[in-house]
Amino acid sequence: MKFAEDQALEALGALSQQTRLRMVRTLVVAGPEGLSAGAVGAAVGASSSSASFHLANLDRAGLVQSRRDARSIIYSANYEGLAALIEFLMEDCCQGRPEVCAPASITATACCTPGKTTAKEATDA
Amino acid sequence: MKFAEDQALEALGALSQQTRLRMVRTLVVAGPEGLSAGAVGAAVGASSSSASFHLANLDRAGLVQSRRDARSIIYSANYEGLAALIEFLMEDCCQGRPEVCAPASITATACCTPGKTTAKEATDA
DNA sequence: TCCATATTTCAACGACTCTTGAGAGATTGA
DNA sequence: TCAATCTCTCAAGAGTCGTTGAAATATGGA
Repeated sequence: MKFAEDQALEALGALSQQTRLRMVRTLVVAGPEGLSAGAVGAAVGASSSSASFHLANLDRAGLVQSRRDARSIIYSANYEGLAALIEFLMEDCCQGRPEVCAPASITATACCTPGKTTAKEATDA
Repeated sequence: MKFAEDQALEALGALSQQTRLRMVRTLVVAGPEGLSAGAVGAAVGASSSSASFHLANLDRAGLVQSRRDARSIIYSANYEGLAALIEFLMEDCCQGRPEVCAPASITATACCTPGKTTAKEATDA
């Protein structure tokens, strides 16, 4: 999955709002099982109407996805979309200049390579 | 350099606008020498007033920086800020889940691993 | 079927954003 | 100093965004 400029703009716009950024964080922590719309709203302190509005925005932007489970709509992070956004920023803004990607590379490696240095240790070093 | 939530929100908001995203891309490609405000505006098709507005926004967000050179104001990409934004997204959205960081890690490594020649370095050499 | 629960949709409102064009401020060279 | 160049600032206007509360829709259980 790869973001075109339009999709990246929509994703960036979606994340540039406090409530939505916190929703994404909440859903990433919640994992693939996800959380109901109500639970997400409660976690970030949004009314049901507001939660619905913001979750729809994140859905449109490809950063979360939803499925129905009985009376609830379960939202979960769209890891592909999140990864696509980060990749877009790296390719778009890095443009062969290690100044941008190198620190990101350290963070990514530290975060995702089991047994290797953690992000904290890497920055401390 | 590390972004707090507020700074990340401002940076994301700054990048979520077509003209500004293109300005950043233009300035990253231009390199540390930068480009005059007029040149950036011309590159993205913005009037002088519009260019000034958007460049000020990017400056506030910590994604570009400026210096005066004779009659011109030279803008250049703030690599620290760009890196900080990508790192924020990785730490914030990755949260120990390799689904997000792993693809980013690959991109970052491909782009920036020392010893590998990037497109830019090849043309510069 | 009827009711309770969970979520979405809608309209209205204020706040913010982007664009435009006019004008002001800074710098340079004649 | 004067004029030219480059950029920024300001005000007005159209458009978009986020919040609120009420109403509509969908599901499950009594």
